[in-house]
Amino acid sequence: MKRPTIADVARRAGVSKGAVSYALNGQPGVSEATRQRILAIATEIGFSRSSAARALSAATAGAVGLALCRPARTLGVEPFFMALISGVEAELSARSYALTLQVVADPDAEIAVYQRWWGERRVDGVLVCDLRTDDRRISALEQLHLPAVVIGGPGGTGELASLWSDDAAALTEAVEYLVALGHRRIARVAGLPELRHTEIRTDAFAAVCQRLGLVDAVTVWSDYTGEEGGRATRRLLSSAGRPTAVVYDNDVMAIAGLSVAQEMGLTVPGDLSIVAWDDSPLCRLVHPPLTALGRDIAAYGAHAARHLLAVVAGQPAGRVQDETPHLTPRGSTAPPRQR
Amino acid sequence: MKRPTIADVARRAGVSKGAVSYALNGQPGVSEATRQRILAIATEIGFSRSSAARALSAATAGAVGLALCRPARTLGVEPFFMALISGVEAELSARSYALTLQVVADPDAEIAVYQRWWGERRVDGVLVCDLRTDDRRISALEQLHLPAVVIGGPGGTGELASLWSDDAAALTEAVEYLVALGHRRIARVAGLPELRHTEIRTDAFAAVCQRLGLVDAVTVWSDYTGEEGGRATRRLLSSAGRPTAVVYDNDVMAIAGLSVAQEMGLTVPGDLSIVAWDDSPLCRLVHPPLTALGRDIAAYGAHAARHLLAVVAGQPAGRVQDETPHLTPRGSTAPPRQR
DNA sequence: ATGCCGTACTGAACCGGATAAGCTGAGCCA
DNA sequence: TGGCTCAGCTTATCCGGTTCAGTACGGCAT
Repeated sequence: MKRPTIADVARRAGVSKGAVSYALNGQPGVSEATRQRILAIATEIGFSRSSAARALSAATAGAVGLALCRPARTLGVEPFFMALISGVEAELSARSYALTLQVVADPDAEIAVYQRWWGERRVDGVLVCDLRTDDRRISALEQLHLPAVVIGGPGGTGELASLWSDDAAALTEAVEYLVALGHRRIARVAGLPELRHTEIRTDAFAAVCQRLGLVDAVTVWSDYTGEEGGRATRRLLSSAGRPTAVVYDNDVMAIAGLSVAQEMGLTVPGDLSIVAWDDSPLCRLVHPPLTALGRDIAAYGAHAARHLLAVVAGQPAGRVQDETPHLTPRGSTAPPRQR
Repeated sequence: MKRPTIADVARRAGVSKGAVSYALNGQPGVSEATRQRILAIATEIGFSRSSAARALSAATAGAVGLALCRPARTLGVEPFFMALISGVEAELSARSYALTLQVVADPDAEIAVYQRWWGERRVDGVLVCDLRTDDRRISALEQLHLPAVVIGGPGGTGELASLWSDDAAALTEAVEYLVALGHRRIARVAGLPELRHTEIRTDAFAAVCQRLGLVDAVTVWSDYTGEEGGRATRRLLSSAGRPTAVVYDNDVMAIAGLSVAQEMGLTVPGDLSIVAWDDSPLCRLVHPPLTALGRDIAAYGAHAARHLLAVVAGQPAGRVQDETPHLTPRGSTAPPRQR
């Protein structure tokens, strides 16, 4: 079963390959009548253009790359990436771009993947996730001149285009909400410290706690896994002067924290209020459902894809701000019980 | 910043393009000394072959496709797909194949994607997930002669290659385990009924319940979402003669079920035992941790990818069996409390 | 010296499109 | 009627590899 080529269409239509190409691309050079005839024949014999041939002569791959650099165990559990991917995908497939995915072990492997993709002309641009502090990938991408959109920031994105959301404002909102409920001893279970957004949230947390005079505020470090999130919670709740509220850097750790609290005989939200970051369906799965800082992650991905396609098309590499995560109060937060 | 081509390498090495091609591909036609010289120069100037040019002349895309056809909200939450993808990916990147991903709305859209991929020669083969009963995709792929490996079965995969695991045996093991604990009223919250593996599990459940004389066994239908899983559980636990144990078709529904049970004042495992399918980190996140039917999903994906590459290479389309999911008992199962 | 063979390479065709440059005939105006 | 323009095509070249059909040359047997 031979796949039809542009020459087959041309032969059936009684025109040259060039005419067919003009017709297919909506370019001037053929009459409207001929164009319609060619398009009809193309549809009839089930013709579609070889992506390879197109890529070769048009010097465009028709694909964008996404390299994910988290250990497999974190990757799978967090709904974040899958939601992001489906958003990216929706935008790309609407413009018939393909998404090429690669899971890598560390930033150096990721840089190697970028170099290979660039060398092979396999992608027209890439989306960069999980921005780090002093991220080597940024300068590597700048050197390659590979169009890229960094999902993260603000700051630390070099000359590259980026899409960021105001995590600092969101975290501030969450803390102010807890304080308004009457909490004074608030802890935060943070994600990996080398990630830029963790740093931003940490700074924001320190700032708002100082502003509101929360001297007992404490941040403990974790790695986004449920296991570590649970351990961190156990540590916090066992300490003297334990917090009455905890803010988690993702949903998975928040759920683990909830279950540790319940295991220790504490009631949520009576003894402990919990706020999760990344409002996924997981937060509504547990009892009580978790108050969360959320946003439309699929829309975030779609936005990033649109921005990347614009950069690929040669538009200036802007720093675009996306929606700020907002707080959705649910059953896991309440005024602290008097002790 | 111009990317070097094979002609640049040839010029520097003082040989023809053809010689460079032979050298790079490890084919006879150049002396060992020349080959080494060419390879050194290629490395030195950072040359890598354009995937497009290669695809065009070698008629191979160097990529495989994966179309995911679940509503975005299910996709994100279940760790299954991300784990599968990272397994697939590990295998593919080791052989420098790329993975092209597409999220689609329904089976017809998926067929359209396959047709487009085939027409554009964008992929060398595809992995097919979520096999359905009377799956239109199977015959569509057979007609296209697009190499494919169906992840699912046994049965219903037509002439296509497939990779399956013995869900029937796994489910039987779970039911026998619950019966050994003393349970007689066992319910099952099933996933989407149109999926082939749901059907297989349903048949196996009916068979084992009949064999063991469990007349009160009941299956209720759900859709893999936590919301529906919770609703189904609420229905089950409100009924007269409520079950003492429930087996869920995925981890997300099991967690939702756990939280419904706790909300209704039942203790797990005292009043209700819970078994989840798909043993993901989520199962260890909650309290009590869930007894689950699990397997190494990343390995499953890697296996599927290997099989697909073999089929792409022209090997016969075999039906390969993967590891059978096994039961990991945890805190959510115990003998039923006497009433 | 001649013929033959195999090795190591070269040159050119080809994959399937995009596109610049060239050609043709109809329509218009002077 | 001749010259000009321009729409509507065709032709040829290019993209960067792979591959097949030569070709040059050294070594060996006759």
